[in-house]
Amino acid sequence: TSHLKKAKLMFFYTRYPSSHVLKACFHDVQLSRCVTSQLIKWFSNFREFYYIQMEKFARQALAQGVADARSLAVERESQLFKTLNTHYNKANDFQVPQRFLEVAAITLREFYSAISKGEDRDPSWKKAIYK
DNA sequence: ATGGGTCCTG
DNA sequence: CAGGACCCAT
Repeated sequence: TSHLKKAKLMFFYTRYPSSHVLKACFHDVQLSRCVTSQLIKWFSNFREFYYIQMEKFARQALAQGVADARSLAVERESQLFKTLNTHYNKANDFQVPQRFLEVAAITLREFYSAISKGEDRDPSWKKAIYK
């Protein structure tokens, strides 16, 4: 549906929209509890994909011997961005805000440093990065 | 008791 | 993405 597409584009701005924010953004729809929880679920799924990619590319950068996290950036031409873009903006008919690239770079660096420090041995090491 | 989250599956 | 099990906070 178009709501899914709208939600995905919204993800470029907020990773953890509260139910209130969702209510506001979808005020046109009669959000039943079921639909609301569905939207919540969508964002949970969006985050999963997002963080999985982040971890994947962070490990990849580490394996490729990237000196330090500061050199990690997320450009529109980068593979990471392309992967995320095709997932949330398949039609590619939306101008992804620059802010998203900055946020993505930040989380990518957080994964990178956490992994390089061996913090990924802690079962709940991702919790510090999430949110 | 409910609702938001994660993790794992299909 | 949807379902379900399970955790945590309200």
